[in-house]
Amino acid sequence: MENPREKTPARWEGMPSWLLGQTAGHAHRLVGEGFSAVGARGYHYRLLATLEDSGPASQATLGRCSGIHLSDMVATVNDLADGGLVERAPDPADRRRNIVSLTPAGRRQLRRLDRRLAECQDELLAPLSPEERQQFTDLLSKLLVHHNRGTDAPEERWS
Amino acid sequence: MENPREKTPARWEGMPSWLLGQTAGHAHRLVGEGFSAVGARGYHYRLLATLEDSGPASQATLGRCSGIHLSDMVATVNDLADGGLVERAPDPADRRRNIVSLTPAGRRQLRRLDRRLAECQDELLAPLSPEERQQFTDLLSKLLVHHNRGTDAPEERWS
DNA sequence: TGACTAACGTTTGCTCCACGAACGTTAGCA
DNA sequence: TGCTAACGTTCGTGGAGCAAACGTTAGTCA
Repeated sequence: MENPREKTPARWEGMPSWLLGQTAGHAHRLVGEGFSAVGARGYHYRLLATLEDSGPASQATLGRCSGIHLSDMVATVNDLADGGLVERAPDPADRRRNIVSLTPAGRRQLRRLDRRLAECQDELLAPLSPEERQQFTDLLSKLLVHHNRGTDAPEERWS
Repeated sequence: MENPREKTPARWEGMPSWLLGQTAGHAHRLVGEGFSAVGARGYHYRLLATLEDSGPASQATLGRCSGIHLSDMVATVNDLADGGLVERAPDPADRRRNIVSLTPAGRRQLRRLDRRLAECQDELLAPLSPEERQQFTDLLSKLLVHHNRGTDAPEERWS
């Protein structure tokens, strides 16, 4: 993700935002490699996991639960349906909707991906002690909660 | 960067790789907004900063110093040259090279971007105490050093 | 009943960042 | 004199995230 550097350490390399981006890049690469070794990608995992957690649902609902944009949801469901990991059936009660559900093969794939993902977390945090790992996730959570104020699900006033 | 979530907290939301990616997304957004408010982007800042730190240089050298791919360097120099922030002059000693150098306007723009960037760091780390900020960057650095082994600049055996 | 509104699924396209392949030009070396 | 390698440039790829538009379908209200 990065080219060979000549000697001078660039001035931005100490910035938290840069460290964060670089480290996230490594994490993304690790997870991506782990997933693609089983023929999947991030969206696939998120959709499969959401399906197992929430049960069959329409694409729009799945998008809201998984944070996958509707535009991307279409392709994701297509991919998984092509592989027989997921089924797309018209909702008899509402012909606008497609009900997407997990197949046994999809559930097995999800098991594999869960395992891979756990391995990747370990590889990602390899240089940290258990205490440091806890600190790290705590700090990240704190930041994330802060920056998700008002952006995540601002509407609790529905009617 | 994220859609409204329905109630169920997804199973991947506690994973360090996810927290990292989300937080990095926020950081990226913050910095991107800060930069674009002054009509710049990440590559622009990196090139300007590299020019101030290393002095005028060929595009290839700048690419190596800043981690910007040569392909993207072309467009970046074009952008900045169009705005008069940078000058591209043929190297009289080597007609393959373009010597890129910073103009006074470019230096002023760099000042602005430096200021913006510092503000963004502060906004990013807002919920953390000074000690926590130090912990955070230390942990990130540790992870980054670890994952950059062998990828960053493996060649010290140049002749 | 009819009309309006809103949700759904889909397609298309855009942004940013990061790479790879190819090609013409130019230096440097044997 | 050639060969090799570096340089700059163009074109194209990819993932992740998002926005706009459009046809279809449901629900609601006059």
